[in-house]
Amino acid sequence: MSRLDQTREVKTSKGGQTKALILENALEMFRERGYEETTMRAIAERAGVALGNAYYYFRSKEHLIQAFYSRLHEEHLAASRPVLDRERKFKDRLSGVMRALLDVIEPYHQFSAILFKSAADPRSPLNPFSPESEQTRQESIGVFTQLVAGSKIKVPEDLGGELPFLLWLYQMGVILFWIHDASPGRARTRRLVEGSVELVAKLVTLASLPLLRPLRRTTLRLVAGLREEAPGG
Amino acid sequence: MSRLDQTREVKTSKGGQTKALILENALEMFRERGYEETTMRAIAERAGVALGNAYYYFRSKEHLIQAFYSRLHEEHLAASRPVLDRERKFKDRLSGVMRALLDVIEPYHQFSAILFKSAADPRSPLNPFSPESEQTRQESIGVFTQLVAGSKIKVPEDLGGELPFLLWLYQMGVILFWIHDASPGRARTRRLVEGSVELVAKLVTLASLPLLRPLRRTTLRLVAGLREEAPGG
DNA sequence: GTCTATAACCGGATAGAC
DNA sequence: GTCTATCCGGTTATAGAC
Repeated sequence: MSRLDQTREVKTSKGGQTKALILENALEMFRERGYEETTMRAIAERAGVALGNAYYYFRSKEHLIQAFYSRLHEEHLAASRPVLDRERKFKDRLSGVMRALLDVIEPYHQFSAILFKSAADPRSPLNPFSPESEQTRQESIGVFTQLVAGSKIKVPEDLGGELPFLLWLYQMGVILFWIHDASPGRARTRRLVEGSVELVAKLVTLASLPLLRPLRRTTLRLVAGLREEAPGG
Repeated sequence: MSRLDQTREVKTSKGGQTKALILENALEMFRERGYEETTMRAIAERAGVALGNAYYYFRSKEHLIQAFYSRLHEEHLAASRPVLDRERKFKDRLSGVMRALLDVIEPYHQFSAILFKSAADPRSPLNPFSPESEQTRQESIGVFTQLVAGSKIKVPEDLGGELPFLLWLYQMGVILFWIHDASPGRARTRRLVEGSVELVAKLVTLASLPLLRPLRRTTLRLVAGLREEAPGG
């Protein structure tokens, strides 16, 4: 059995140490020089292992990203914790979680371009709709489940079920914008978040209006279909 | 001056013929075997030219895609023409244009995954927000400008200016779904289009309600910012 | 100045010895 | 579990033909 199969390897075993060593060096180099500029040979060399050995632990260069991806999620969750514990207003919770996201991903801006490039490929294990991403995706959506559950906002029952998924989609959209945002400190994305959080909160409120009930139901039926129908959804 | 600089090369000149020859063979092979599986060497061989020659006409393998991309747009425009000439109802026009899109891109489904993978990279010339894509993007949005202009729908003036762009964004979302859609004949995407066209039409109508005016203005201000702020937008 | 052909280079990935 | 040797394909350099 190769180390590839062991998802949560203990870092004290020989293999676990080597794997961690390779990953750390890879992530550092990605951040320093970017993804394309960092060769597998250079990673192996810096980690003091042979090229083939790096491939023993990581099936491909892309798989190094997957490790990075799940680490990002953990950091985001941690950074969101204080907000989710403290705030009760839906808008403040959403705003806090989105800000936490931007803070966490900022150091990886240039690198992340590649990350999400791979993510756009349906055949890539990194694609957020792929079966391989199932776990991470559920965990990501979980943040928004907590966000909604712990807020004071009143949401129609049918919408409540889909809302975390919808907010996750919203987050994906923000990330897409962020990737293309070259402004210093990602100022534009931050402005987008300020404005759009406001809007999302308003929309959720409006969605309760009896007048808009038919529209809401149509929309939700569509979203439910979309969700089920997405491969791996 | 190399052939690379001549965007609209006459196909009767020697070079133009060679360029077209390479492109045709490349696209055929992409369709038959997919992108990754088609090597530049194989393309050159099939076209009866040397490898280096293919690179003389196309700066990189990705640039072959760009040529494909703009051809797709032309086909889409042509396929939309009858609908835009015949229909007057906004919903029917949108529905027709979207169906035309799905028809046109269907033969390239597996190949297009790669296309949009590249497109997701901010540094790629293929990315729809890049300066290099300016022309194609404007032409794509132009379809929706025509769509709106030729319809009977009444739209508030402020919304009217942004609507073509918003519809283009909607189209991009549909394409994203389509890429991940493995159902036969892209049945799921077709269902998504049926449902979402309805929804979009309803939203545009609702947007005129005086009650929703503040929401509309906030949204439009946000969208206008987003548009200006997108690199290359 | 326009075009073609051949021979590398480089880096991701794999095979197989130890 | 780690290494060395090698493959493979995108890309580039270069030499020269028309």
